[in-house]
Amino acid sequence: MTTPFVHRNLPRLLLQAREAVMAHTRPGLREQGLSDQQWRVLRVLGEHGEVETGRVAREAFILGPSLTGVLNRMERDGLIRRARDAADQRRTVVELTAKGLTAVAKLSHSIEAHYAFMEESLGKQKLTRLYALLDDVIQLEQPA
Amino acid sequence: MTTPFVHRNLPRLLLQAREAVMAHTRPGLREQGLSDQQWRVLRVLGEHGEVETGRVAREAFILGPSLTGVLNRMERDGLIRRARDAADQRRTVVELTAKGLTAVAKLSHSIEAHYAFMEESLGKQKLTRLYALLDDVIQLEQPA
DNA sequence: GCAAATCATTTAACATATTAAATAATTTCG
DNA sequence: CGAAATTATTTAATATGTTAAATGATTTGC
Repeated sequence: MTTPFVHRNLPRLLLQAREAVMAHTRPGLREQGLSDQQWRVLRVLGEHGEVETGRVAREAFILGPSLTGVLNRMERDGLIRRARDAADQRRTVVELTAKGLTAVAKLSHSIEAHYAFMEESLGKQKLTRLYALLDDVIQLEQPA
Repeated sequence: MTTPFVHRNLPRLLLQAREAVMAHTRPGLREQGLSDQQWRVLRVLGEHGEVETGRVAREAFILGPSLTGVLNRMERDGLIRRARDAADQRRTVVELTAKGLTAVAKLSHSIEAHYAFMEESLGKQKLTRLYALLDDVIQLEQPA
């Protein structure tokens, strides 16, 4: 009763690797009362300042409808501020509050430390090669 | 207002790569009325026959409480059968129905075809190297 | 200029994720 | 043997994911 799967399970491997990395980061996030998704949003805002929600969704890899709820709770918790875009009233722009900024600063340190650890234990080269291969896989499917 | 992120975002890269691969598979799943999670369960059962839910959870990478609901819906849809383990009444064992088996058979073909495509376009070596690097990352954190 | 098409976001309905606590069966040990 | 500790799963509560449809604002074309 075996089925014809002759290859490794790539999506599962990617999921598992992601979980392995996040296992390191998650405790720190939870200490700050953050979900994975909220952290992804914080990080995008930390990198770019004021951003339209559409871009947040793209860069944080969160679908629009999910993002609505995530931002509601982040606003409720005082991490972000929302406002309509003056130029195009269809758009909503988001930005960090002081509290959100503090959270990003705190966490970015320990995350960078984790990369340092991975570079040492795995090797900087391997990590670079992994990035490149992942880029390749991503490019493979994307319609330009 | 830039933040101190000097490395690539590895969890995001892994997520993105996974999405890229699944973008190929998902339409086929949805045609069969399957969610990503249901497919992971089906695949585990296809590989191992009758399996306890604990093992399903581990291998399909679904947490226990989520799995309860997933299995409920799969049972409702006639894809699986559940029963108490005779030897240990704490355990529940799950197995495919004929309908579930058919779904696995149908999808496994197109998925294997996708691997063939990736091996050709990306290169078999690169794919093998990617598997190895992902294994390394996973090993890195796992407590044995 | 204004109706139709387009674009950005939200609402709605259901499925899944996460954490803690509860339930139920089994094992361990005094 | 029987109470306590352990193991397997489910329930509960809240957050997030997914898809389709609705809402609101902007642009296009006539």
